[in-house]
Amino acid sequence: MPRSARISAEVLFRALADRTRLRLLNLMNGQELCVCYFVGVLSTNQPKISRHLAYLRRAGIVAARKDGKWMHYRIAVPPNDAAAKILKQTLDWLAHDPEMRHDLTLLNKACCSPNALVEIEGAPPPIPMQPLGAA
Amino acid sequence: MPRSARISAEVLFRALADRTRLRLLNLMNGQELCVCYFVGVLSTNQPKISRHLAYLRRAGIVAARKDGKWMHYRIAVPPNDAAAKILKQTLDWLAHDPEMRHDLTLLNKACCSPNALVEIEGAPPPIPMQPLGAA
DNA sequence: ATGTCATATACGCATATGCGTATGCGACTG
DNA sequence: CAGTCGCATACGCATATGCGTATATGACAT
Repeated sequence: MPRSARISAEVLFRALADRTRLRLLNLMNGQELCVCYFVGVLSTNQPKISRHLAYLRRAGIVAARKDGKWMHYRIAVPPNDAAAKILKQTLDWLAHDPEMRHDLTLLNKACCSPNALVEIEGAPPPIPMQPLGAA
Repeated sequence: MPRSARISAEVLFRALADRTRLRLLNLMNGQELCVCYFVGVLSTNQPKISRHLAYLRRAGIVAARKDGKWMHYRIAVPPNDAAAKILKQTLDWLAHDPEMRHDLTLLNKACCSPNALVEIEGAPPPIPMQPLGAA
């Protein structure tokens, strides 16, 4: 029994058909993050982020882990190879997009620089993961 | 100057995020077809087909050719490799879907069987093409 | 217990999407 | 040149989607 059901093409593509969700996936490529990082990097309101993360989770391409008051989100590799391959290639594609690269730069600053984003003071740091797409 | 502009991830995924459009793309994988074939195989109304074909065309993943009163549609390989790769893998994926296979069976019957679909009597036959996905 | 923090969800709104029906339009036919 | 054929588009409608604001929930701190 697979941990999650096969993902249909329509469900996958609908999940990928939104810029905000693509940005979230790009940030999760290589690390598990809690919500406040997404809010900080995309500099938007928190409910918007939570809604899109919930969407990705329902679609089956993102998984969540509770940790005290924090929720950590990570990419969940789809059980069907076709969907997994497309997701991987999508992440590779995004890695060439300037805005996506900039998002990753901001994420890096948020963790490591002396002047971290205000939103994430005291938040648990990102947890590195095996990236699905290009690191 | 490229024949068509690069396709953005959102535009591509939005185009792929609809079952009807996926069925149309699947039918075009390997041949150029005129509208009446799509109408016959999907057994739906013609404006619905035309609208979805126009959508795919605007998205840049389908091209059209006028031939008298007929319009022939075919898959247009996106100029950016990332988009082309995803489109190809999508077509490969669809080739495993039962409904998609059934559609191709119907298309084959429509052309070759003695009892062709009524919709396509007198229509120009499909024109074989190099398939982008699995043939 | 009370407050605060991180996150999720409810709500109302504006816009987008997909659909069927009706109609427009160019191309061929008699 | 009137009719028909293949296709595209306009229109009205129902539903879906994404958004910001407000509020609920659950965990931790005091």
